[in-house]
Amino acid sequence: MASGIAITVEVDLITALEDQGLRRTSARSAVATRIESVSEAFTAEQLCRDLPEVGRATVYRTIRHLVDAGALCKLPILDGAPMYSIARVEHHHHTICSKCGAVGEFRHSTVERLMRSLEKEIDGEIVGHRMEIFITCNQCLSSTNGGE
Amino acid sequence: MASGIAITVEVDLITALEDQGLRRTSARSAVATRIESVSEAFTAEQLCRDLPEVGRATVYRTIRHLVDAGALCKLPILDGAPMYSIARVEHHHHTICSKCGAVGEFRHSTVERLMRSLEKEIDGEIVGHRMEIFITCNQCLSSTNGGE
DNA sequence: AGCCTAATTGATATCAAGTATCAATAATGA
DNA sequence: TCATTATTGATACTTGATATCAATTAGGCT
Repeated sequence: MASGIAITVEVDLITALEDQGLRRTSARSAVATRIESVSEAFTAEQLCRDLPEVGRATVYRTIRHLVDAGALCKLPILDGAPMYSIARVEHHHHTICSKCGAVGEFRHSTVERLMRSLEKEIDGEIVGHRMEIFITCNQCLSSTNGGE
Repeated sequence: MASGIAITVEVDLITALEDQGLRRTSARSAVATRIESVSEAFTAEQLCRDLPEVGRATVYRTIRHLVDAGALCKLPILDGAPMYSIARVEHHHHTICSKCGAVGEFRHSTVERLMRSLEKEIDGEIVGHRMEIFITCNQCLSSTNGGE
């Protein structure tokens, strides 16, 4: 387990910030550590609540830096504040549980192939794409069976 | 042209509202007519600006009703207010020009097939999906050539 | 036509998310 | 250590959107 070559993509947020030429400060470390410790996707406001010792402005700024650095992905939610999740996989898409809001990541080569085939019928040049799949996650499925 | 069977999907927003059991009022008619006359996607604030004679609350409420009725689709924008566009095609996806913001619609069977194949590797039950393709539209492409 | 009732409106207040300001503070390099 | 520059965070503000509620309007009924 701890031996051999680990190609784990260690998501090191504070390093991602330093790579952007930003200083390592206690506020940024606190934000980075907190994000790394929550496994779920989160909103900016949640993070502010979790880190009352860090100013709101700094939390928002740090999130923005991390998104700019590509270390976090911002995903717009239909109703409400955008959520953020650590970008573990280079290019990926999201699953969002419409009951509990849990966010997952997946990757599928068909999506990329699809883009190429769409290039013909789209009136312009494709520069990117985004895809979200709305699900009822297994947890919510199992807690809703029986009744209703 | 005006003869024969026309299966044109006439997007009639005021009718969509009435189908929801809502009354036909002058405010709602104004909103519906305006939306039908703008061919582009729009934001709620734009609509408010275009219809100063209709109260903000009513504009927002009417938009919400139309989304509930399935006559409008709301698409979340990464930075800024969500945009709305008339749902002309039953199920479709959007192209968004990242320069000018123009929104288009498209449909592709591969997307639907893809959903079915993803069902296996996703941890839950798929209840919906959303896909946006970011493009540089032909207009923006042609106005940017030559320089920079 | 006129009346009744429930739906609708819209001015206003309020809320929530996010950004701008800027003096005080902290990090880095010489 | 000092000087310089980045960073912080309290505060005010902006923007998008919703809640309130008295005044108005639509639609059914007679």
